[in-house]
Amino acid sequence: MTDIPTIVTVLDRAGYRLTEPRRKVAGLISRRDGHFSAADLVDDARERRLDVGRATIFRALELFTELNAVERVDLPNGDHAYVECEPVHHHHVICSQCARTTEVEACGMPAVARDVGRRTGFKIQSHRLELFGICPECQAANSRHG
Amino acid sequence: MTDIPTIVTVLDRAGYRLTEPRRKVAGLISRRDGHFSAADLVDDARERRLDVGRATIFRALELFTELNAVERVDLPNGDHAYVECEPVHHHHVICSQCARTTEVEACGMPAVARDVGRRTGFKIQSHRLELFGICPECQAANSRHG
DNA sequence: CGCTTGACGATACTCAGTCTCATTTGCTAG
DNA sequence: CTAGCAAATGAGACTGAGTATCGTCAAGCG
Repeated sequence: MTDIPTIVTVLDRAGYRLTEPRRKVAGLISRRDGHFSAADLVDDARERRLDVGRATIFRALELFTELNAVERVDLPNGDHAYVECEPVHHHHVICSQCARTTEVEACGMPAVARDVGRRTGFKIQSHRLELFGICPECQAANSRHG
Repeated sequence: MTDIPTIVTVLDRAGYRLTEPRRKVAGLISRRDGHFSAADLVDDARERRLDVGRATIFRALELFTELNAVERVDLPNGDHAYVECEPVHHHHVICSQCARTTEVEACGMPAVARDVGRRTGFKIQSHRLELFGICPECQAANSRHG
């Protein structure tokens, strides 16, 4: 839901070339709402006859991920997916019905991490937190004709 | 680190056949210390000439996961791995140096989930939390000759 | 405008995980 | 103890994600 300029700007600022294929991939991502896989983008590209190579899409995703314009998440079923996001530490709430995602800072986490560190003796370096549930829109839709 | 009987008992109680291949896979898992992948078990089996088919190992892992004798985790690099564990809700702390894992109940999580639910309007159903860090043993080893 | 180098696309490849199907084996009933 | 059946196995084909290679192309600089 961020617009293309965001990703493009990040690319530019990091000193990478603003190539046509990269703009196209950025465009495809910005049209997306929830999480998506590399395969989704490949399909999108083919559908819209964008003529972007498969490898290029993977490379773009890898680059965007590195630049924090996009983030990899792991779905409950184990599949990999990506979500567009702001380049600050945060977590995602993922709707298991429509795949829409929201970012939250989850400010309670540092306390949890600290607590776990104290109890286990581990020096906690990082964590991965993903929350799954039903978004407000789907809840409303469900109660209307559920 | 749990012993073979644990997994075998769980199998039995759930009404599944106690076959030789399943015992072997359970044995391989119990010999493992940290997280492991299906490929690791395949290698172990070949090394020890256990004669267990690849498909069987995948099937056994799937079954054990379903019975909560084992859990799937996602490593920071996106790889899939499994850890043996107790069948109650909990989370894993994973040593990024030696792969050893510890279980914690992470009792602060419900509060975080509730808070996130309130702020985003999502009805939170489940979450995935994995913590990565350095375990006490590795910390000690590092400071000795680091 | 022309050069240099990073990026591209086609394609071959690898590897995890799944599926199929003929064979085997755990279990149970007799 | 044995027979028989369904569940499970193993070999190997298959799929699909992701990676590597390499000749060609074009972004961006001077």
